[in-house]
Amino acid sequence: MPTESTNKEAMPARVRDLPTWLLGRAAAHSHRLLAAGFAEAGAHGYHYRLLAALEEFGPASQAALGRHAGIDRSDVVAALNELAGLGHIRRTPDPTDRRRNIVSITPAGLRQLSRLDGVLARVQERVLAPLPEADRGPFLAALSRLAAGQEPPGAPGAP
Amino acid sequence: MPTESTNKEAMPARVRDLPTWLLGRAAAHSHRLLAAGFAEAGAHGYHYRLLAALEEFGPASQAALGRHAGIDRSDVVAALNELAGLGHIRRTPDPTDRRRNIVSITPAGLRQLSRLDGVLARVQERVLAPLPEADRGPFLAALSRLAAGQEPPGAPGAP
DNA sequence: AAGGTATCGTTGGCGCGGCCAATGTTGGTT
DNA sequence: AACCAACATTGGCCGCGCCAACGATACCTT
Repeated sequence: MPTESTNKEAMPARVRDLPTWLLGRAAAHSHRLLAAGFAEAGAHGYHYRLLAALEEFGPASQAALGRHAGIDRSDVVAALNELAGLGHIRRTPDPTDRRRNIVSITPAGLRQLSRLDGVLARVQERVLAPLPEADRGPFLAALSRLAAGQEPPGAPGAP
Repeated sequence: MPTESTNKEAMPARVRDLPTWLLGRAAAHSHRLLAAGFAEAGAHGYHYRLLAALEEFGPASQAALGRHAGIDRSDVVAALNELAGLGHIRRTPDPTDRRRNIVSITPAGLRQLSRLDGVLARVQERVLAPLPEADRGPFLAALSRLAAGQEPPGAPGAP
């Protein structure tokens, strides 16, 4: 595994300790591990999200699926094509609405999903490894707040 | 500003709370703010990193610059072209090594850099806004460890 | 002195993840 | 009947991170 970007030769101080920089680096690192794990299982990030959404919410139209997985309609098409090619999902025309495809997960898809679940779990552990158990809860809680981009006190937003 | 990806319609539980997912989301959010801020100033991420490295380490060859900024040689070329077009940097042939260009930051580049510093500072504040002051230190410390991908106890690495 | 090796700048390409716009079809409202 | 909204699909764009190859130049051996 070559990838190790940031050839340590001292980043500018202005950048090195920026929260946004650290966030980016940490995310990049976790993404690398994730991608590597998925690649071994012959999957991509979108695949897992789609399979997970299918398993959890049951068969759905592509649009609904995209909404659940946070993936753009157009990207859903491509990913589903790949998943269909692998036999992990099936597209069925919706009899009640001819605009829609009903997408459902196949047994093979379910097997792949649980394989990926395993990969995922292992990666989570590796990513959090640098953190002592005790620190993880608070860290993840903080991370959630950042991820939501919400403000705790009086938040000025869209009234 | 349209971009708001994840149209909240419930992510799969399998994904929603994954550390890697939260990391990705938080980083994406911060990246969006960053990109927006930079865009207003007519800059890209690479531009800031390069200007910062130049200001901090002084004139350098493109290769060295790339190493300091964590940017691939080839991407340095493109970014420097843009910066040169804006008059923010200057390329001078190195008299002692004709393979090299000596890249230096111009007064205009310095002005741009401090403008971007302002943008950066504001973005940091917005990103951390959801976190009460007291939580930020520990959070950032944890984030640093994750970013480094280091393990705290006995770390197996390159002896 | 000559040869091989390493570095430098540059070009061109790839991948992932996230977006947007346009098209043709179909459904629901009015 | 006319309109507008939602659907699947195509095709394109961007940022960021990589990698391979090239010709030119420098450095280090033998």
